Amino acid sequence: VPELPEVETIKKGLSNKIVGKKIADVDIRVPKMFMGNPRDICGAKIVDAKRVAKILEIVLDNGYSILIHLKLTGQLIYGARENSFTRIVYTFSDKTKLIFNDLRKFGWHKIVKSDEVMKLLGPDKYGPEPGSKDFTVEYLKQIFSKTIKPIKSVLMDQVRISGIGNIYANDALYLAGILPARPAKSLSDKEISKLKLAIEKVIALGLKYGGSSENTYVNIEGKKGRYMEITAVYQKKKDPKGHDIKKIQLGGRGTFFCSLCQK
DNA sequence: ACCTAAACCTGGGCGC
DNA sequence: TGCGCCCAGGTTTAGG
Repeated sequence: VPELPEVETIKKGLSNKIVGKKIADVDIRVPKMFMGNPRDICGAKIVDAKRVAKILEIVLDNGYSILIHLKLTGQLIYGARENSFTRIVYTFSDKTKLIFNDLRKFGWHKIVKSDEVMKLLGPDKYGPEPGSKDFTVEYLKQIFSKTIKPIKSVLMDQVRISGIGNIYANDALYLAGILPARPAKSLSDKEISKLKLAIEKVIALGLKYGGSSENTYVNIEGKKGRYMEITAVYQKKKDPKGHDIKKIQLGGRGTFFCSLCQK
């Protein structure tokens, strides 16, 4: 599933492949997945590719931006052949194409005015992301102390912290030795420091390995990431030490942990 | 105001 | 072999 490392990998791919190109046509196969008037972007040139949390922003030279959320099964592939899951196709003036595939049709594209993006995706909607200057131990202490929700749910709450989904939340908690169901309030200062480092480590590893493709994620060239080759617990039966991994439901999501390594 | 559950979708895997 | 049920999880919305 696309989380910070996966979406960031695609953002880099967009920067390399489509910045500088002019949009000639947009073919929308599933209308509900595309919000806005395609005429507002046809003829415009792409000047930048950005990312806020798990959302991509393609900045155009006419004052508009295209926001894209991949949700669970979205794929953005440049120069690929279409398949039965192709939902939206961008054709550029040089006849090359950017294909959006999405098996489950949860993803969306939305045309917005570029100067309204900060309002839509501002800090009040998306908290600091791992690696940013505001992602500090002090900040984590502050948000954790206010809730008894399971720590895993807090890590995945985009309002408090942005970019973390199920894969990296499970792995970070394993590395930090903290049980996913622990009330956020119950974490000691030492555990919070350890968890911060663990989060930054798994996100960095995700980026290094080009994301996780346990499901449908692929990069801009249609190639899979390799993070799941090194994932600690997510969708595993055994942890790196050979211990059995338990699976429970937390906040309606599959949650993986080792009861020996995590307290 | 708070939290939980359901909804959005579809293919793959599993059980019978 | 085949049918049908259940599961996967980011985010929003509805309900309690």
